[in-house]
Amino acid sequence: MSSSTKASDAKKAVTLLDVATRAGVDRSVVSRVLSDDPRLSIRDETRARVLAAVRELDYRPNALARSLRTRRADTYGLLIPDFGNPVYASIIQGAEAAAIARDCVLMTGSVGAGPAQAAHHLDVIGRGRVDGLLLAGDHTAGASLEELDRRGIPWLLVNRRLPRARRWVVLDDEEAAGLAVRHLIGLGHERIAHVAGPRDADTARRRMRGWRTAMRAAGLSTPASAAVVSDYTPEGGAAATRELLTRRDRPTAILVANIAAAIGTLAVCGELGVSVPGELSVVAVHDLALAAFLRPALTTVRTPLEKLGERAIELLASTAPDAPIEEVVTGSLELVDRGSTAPPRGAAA
Amino acid sequence: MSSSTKASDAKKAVTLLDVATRAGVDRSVVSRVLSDDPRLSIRDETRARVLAAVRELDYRPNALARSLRTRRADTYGLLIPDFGNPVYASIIQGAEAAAIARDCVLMTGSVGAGPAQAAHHLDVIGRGRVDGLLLAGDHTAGASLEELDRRGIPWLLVNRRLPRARRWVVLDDEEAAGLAVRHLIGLGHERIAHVAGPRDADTARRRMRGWRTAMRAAGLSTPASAAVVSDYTPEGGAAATRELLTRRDRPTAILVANIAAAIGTLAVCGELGVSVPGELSVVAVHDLALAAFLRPALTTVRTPLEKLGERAIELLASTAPDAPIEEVVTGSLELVDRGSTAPPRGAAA
DNA sequence: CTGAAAGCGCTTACAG
DNA sequence: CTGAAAGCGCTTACAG
Repeated sequence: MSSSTKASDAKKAVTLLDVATRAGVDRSVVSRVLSDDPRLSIRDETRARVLAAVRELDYRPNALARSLRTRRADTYGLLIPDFGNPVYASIIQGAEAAAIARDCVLMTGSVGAGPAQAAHHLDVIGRGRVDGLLLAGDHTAGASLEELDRRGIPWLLVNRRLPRARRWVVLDDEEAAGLAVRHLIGLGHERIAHVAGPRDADTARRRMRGWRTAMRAAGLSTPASAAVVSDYTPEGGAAATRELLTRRDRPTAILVANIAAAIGTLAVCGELGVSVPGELSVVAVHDLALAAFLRPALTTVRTPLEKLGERAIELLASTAPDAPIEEVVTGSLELVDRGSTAPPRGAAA
Repeated sequence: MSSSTKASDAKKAVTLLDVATRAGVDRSVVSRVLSDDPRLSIRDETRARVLAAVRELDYRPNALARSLRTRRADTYGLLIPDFGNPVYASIIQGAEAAAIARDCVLMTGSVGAGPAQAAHHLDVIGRGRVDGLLLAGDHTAGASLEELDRRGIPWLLVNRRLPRARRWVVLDDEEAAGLAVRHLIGLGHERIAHVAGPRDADTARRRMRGWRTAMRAAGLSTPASAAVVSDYTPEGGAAATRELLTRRDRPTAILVANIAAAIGTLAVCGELGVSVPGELSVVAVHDLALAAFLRPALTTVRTPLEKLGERAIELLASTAPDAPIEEVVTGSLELVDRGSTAPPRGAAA
């Protein structure tokens, strides 16, 4: 296995010249055969010889040399807040698949460990290693965008928008929230509270709007006190839920803006002895396999996160660097009813 | 922002020649100044001129050109089963930090989407893009190792061993399991079952051994029926737990080999009305923030997963490609008692 | 139908 | 103290 015949035999990679020599042609011929150059006319016999040599030597073109010459790295970058966040895991998977489909490579970095780590990623990216960069989530300091523009590196915001940056792709967060609210209204709820996302998060604003719009469409009120800000963590969801449940006019249902926060909501309900869904219905945005194993199993709105990642790569790869991109990935929203929602107590059957 | 002055001005990157011209020296001088070449003697004044030009032009050396010349990609690869698995999320974070500390880049790919995706990653890696490859988890078909050896690419197994591959770094899985078992024994349990990992998983075997060894050390028996195989998912943990709980000689405690599986264990207990920890104590290997928000909050053994990722990069970077590496990352194991474990019912206080 | 040459942007041994 | 040259492994316009 790892025991080579000699410690000294650092394997030299097979090069174009090796293949050419073996096939008895020039390097340029091998290159053009492999890239299917349409302007190359070559005898079938010669081509066969070339391909045989390629196969026999198991030749792979050196990606670095090729990139240096073609000025394309065939690599895309993806910056995320944190690998531990399952929402971004799905986005990565979609982006990875799309990159592979284009014969490219995806380089994913996280900035969770702080600004030094973010700076490192930005620095690396300035060295010609990527053809474009996806910026997913709420970590993108404005400065980076200017720097990327200065260096001529195309970028695209994913799952967030910025007023001054007209290149983004997002989910239909408003509709996702609306779908959840209409489900609750359909069950007979009227006092539907909202555990919202962070104040500066674009997704949070859009889900909040979806909640408000759906409520108003049904003639229900959305007092400021019915929405409590939280971050997208169990801790945050727990604190926000605790606040909602200690109010006088307790809601009969809660829309939680994010599934991680909803885990905190369920925990607090258990702790306070509030039965779900008996006394309180709970529904969250984003679906995870985990949701089926919470107690009670959590009703969610499934969102096309993988599709978001895929689409982001496609847009980045196929659009001029200075063209505006403002796309909402639609469809595929689905309410997954797992039993944490039910008609409010005392509702007419 | 993304609106350039002209659509046509594809930004040309600043090159070594640009800097040299501006500073009035040769390219090679700039290169040696930037790399702190000790064999370069240069007038302070000239050096200052060079550095000024670098700064004014905001020059970054092209990583591809440098790598082509130096034959080092300054990049490490990491292959994981699945981005959705939080255990691997921690490993990635550790590896990313260690790579950055060495001024390198980490390229992480998953093979979850099937053999075609694995093949793509292997193919890419054969093209000179990485200086070494970490293979984390149970997806590494034997064939890849031979192929990597043939191409002279150093590799290292992470969180798994293979009999014929003497290059691996793992956690102290045996001790982690033992720690959990001794905690349960200390509480007074004697019938301690084990929801084990998959039969072919190396981590599963070692945790199983840790369970068995700790039991025997306390004079307790470990009949085959006390261990049920499961995969590392809530579904698997649920099925295995269901099986254990329907037996005649029901255990009073369960050690679950993996925290994801333990989520399934808790769900089944809730469903069957088995009170935790009243009737059954549950403890799992690996810790996640989530554990504090399960009902009941889950007692776990915290493992140094980030350290595992860090150490893997260090070993890969600093060890000869054909030297054996057999390292167990020790220390940092800690029992996190959150209340899903308690003395067995009827135990002497 | 195929070959020779230039050049992508670096680094490094060698000259002067 | 600094410059000129070679070369890493490719691709591509040009020659013949």
